[in-house]
Amino acid sequence: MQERYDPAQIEPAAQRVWEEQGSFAVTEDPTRPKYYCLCMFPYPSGRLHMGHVRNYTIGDVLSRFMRMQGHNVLQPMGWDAFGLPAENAAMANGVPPAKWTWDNIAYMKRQLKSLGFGIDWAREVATCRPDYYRWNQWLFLRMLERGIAYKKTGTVNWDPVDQTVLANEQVIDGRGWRTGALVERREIPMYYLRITDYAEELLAALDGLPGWPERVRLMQANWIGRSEGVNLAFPYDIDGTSGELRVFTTRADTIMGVTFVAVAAEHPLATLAARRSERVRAFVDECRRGSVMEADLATLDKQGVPTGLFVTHPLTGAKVEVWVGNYVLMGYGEGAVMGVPGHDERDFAFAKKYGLPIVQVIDVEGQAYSTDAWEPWYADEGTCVHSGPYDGLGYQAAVDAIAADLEAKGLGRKQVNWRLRDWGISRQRYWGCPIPIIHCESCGDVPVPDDQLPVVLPEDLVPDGSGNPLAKNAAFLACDCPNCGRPARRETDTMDTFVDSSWYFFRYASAGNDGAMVDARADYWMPVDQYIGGIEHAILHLLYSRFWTRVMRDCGLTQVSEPFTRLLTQGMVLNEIYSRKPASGRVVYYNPAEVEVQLDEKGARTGAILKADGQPVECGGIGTMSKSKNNGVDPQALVDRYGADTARLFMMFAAPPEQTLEWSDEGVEGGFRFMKRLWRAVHLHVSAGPAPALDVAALGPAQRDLRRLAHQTLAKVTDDYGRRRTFNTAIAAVMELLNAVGRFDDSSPQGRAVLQETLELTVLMLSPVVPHATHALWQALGHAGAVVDERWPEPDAAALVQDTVEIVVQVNGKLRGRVAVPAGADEATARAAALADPGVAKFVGDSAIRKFIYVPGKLVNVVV
RNA sequence: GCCGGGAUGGCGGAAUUGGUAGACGCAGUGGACUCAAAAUCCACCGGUGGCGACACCGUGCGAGUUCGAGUCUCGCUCCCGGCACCA
Repeated sequence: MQERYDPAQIEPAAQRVWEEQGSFAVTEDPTRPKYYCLCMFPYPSGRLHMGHVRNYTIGDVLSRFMRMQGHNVLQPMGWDAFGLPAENAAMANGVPPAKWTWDNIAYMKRQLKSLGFGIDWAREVATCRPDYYRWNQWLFLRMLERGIAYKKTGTVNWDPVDQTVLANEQVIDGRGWRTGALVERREIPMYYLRITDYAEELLAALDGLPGWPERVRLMQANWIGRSEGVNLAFPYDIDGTSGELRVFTTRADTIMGVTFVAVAAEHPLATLAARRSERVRAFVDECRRGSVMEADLATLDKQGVPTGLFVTHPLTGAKVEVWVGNYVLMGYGEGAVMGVPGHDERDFAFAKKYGLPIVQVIDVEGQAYSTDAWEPWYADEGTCVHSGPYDGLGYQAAVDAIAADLEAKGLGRKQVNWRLRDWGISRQRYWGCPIPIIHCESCGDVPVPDDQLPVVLPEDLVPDGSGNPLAKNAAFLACDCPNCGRPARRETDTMDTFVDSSWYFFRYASAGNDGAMVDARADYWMPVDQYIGGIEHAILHLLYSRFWTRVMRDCGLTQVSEPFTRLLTQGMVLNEIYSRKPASGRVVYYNPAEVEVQLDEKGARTGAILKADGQPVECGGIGTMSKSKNNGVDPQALVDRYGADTARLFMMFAAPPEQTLEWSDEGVEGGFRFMKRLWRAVHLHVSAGPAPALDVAALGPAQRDLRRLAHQTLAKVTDDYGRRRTFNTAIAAVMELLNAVGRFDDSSPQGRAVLQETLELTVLMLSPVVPHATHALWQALGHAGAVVDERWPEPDAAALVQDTVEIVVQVNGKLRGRVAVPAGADEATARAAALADPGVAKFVGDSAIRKFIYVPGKLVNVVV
């Protein structure tokens, strides 16, 4: 065995062995329990970032642990290869998105291999390949047939200068990112998927996902947003045209307090009013400014204009004026709301601003109501007042009575409403999966027949920022109508990239099948047993995947409804942000590697200077690693310097997987030190020759202590990996064990036997985290086989037995002493031992003992 | 604005079911080894008071429940993630 720990030599050697023996190539084996461990596939942005390293290390640790526990483990990898950054890179460098993407994939694949992840590369998927995205197109056509896919108008960000649709990300402070032009909202036709048809099931099934974090289930439930209320109509007759303005409300009990109604700028009544009033028209135009982002809309200053149009209150028959409000969203409910300023905070502010009447119609326990200022309780449920026939009714009784009266008049009914909206999948972009539709002048929108799939995306175009290059590409556009055979035009919109990522986990399990989207292999592997990925995907990606899987189920492609049995949402990787703001011009960000931190004599931070010029820089706190803040750390530099094992170890040790992780160069250094200590400990042991066989009955106290600690550690590490998924505490426990090994100075035959067992357990326990070093160490400890093929050991119950335990003694809840008692001592024994302790006696004194609490094996509390 | 989460020494974190606050690691300080440095090893390492034994205080802020609260309840503050076209 080599004396020096040399990752540059042992890591490629271990990887070669795995490669040669095909360690991670798996087949469907019905005789073993399967374990499908899936990590969210990366967007091929160029290089791996620390978030990837963290994600895939967590997955690899679990995969290797489950494999050692006897499971048939599938750990695949692929590329979420369509998307906006490839188009941006194309605009910047003039390289076609396809070439840029494939170059990135090649580089990042090498990086993944150098990190030693146990991936079955034979199942690799790239969503930009026609043999993948043809099945997007195929299932889309099935959805069209079933009415799940349909066409309607939707709202997009429009850059009036570039004449192009912008992604939300490309809108900065309401302006186009390239042109700086004020963005407008524009209505265009788009394809939608009826995810709302599945809302009820998607919500109810959350209860059947105990392996998901509670917070993710809550976020999904709130996103789907089931609410029970009343859908009601305000009839109108305007210029001889009669109609009904429909609104949905969860607070029908406040209907007698309605003093106005507000509609969205895109609402038909707003359009009608705009034709009659210059002021309304100007306001409606004004509302078109800005982006479609919900966060922008929700923080807008609430504004409105009266339309001069009136509708009739469905119960009182009173005239109610229609307003146009910039805070009413057309895509939401009916695009109109009833205004009850007495009991809705937003309506209250709106009424105050525009001098609309405010009426109290709900009373909460006789509290004094005043229209001068809003009080939070105004929005509470209570008893109806000033509400005519409904006076005195509570919330539910009032809603029931009002719904019944509305129904009798044919002007309303109870309704369940969903916050969830249908999924718009059309994108006016080049680098995506073409939507398989042909537009024919005589036949309309015609689906591409199955035998003409895939509609292949040309890979040699270079976008220039002025719209979708497909729309200017004659070769792509030209086609014949499948229906009538006459020349027609191909659809140029591509699909949302969330479509690509909604089912890739099925494809890993049906890799290479050119005849079908999925096959029987997917029945073996699905559902995914453990899914791992960033918390930022907690809603959209996971919800779309749950929806898409159900559509596949309803098309007879799978029996599975829920794609992911267990979910681990990993936290983000953060780093310090350093910057300078010159007197004039923009903030300049400096990478932490260029900055030297200054400390006081206690090690506390006092400031930071730029290494290059020695002048101070500002510490701008901490944030996710990003290009814009120039605070990224390149994992490749780390692997080159310390090796993959140290990178993996630090990632797992620095924080529990669900928490954000703060980057620390010094912490990495510490991880490397631990690797060297581990290596040295094994080297020291094996250089004294083979150890004799262990004779458990012949061990002395110190030998028994080390053996007990080793098996205690094994029990803890097994629980931490398997149940708690807290890899940081597992590693800390092994560090403690190795510290004990360092203190264990015993070269007797049985001392060496205990040490051999302890080091073997240490190597096995660490092998999921640092597989390369442990591969070499396992062989150094005298084993011919590879550690990757070893079984996970079980703690020896006999080694764990302890004769006496130390318990803590509190007096009035404060720690006053510790006493040793026999394991399993009863309360009387513990009490006698506790009161006999001089430190305890001092605080008990002559006082009467009012209460005595005994937690066996842990503590006693004497209350005096 | 709405939904979800978080806050513990100089720093990352530990405390698993309400039961020893600060495991493990980093940084720092002192020492050993060395011509010297690196590497390695040993010791100390929340605050205040005390020669010391020890005592008191201490888990973002303010209340509460309990024999006992970092952990539970209520009310705040700040930070992070998501908000439907970034992935």
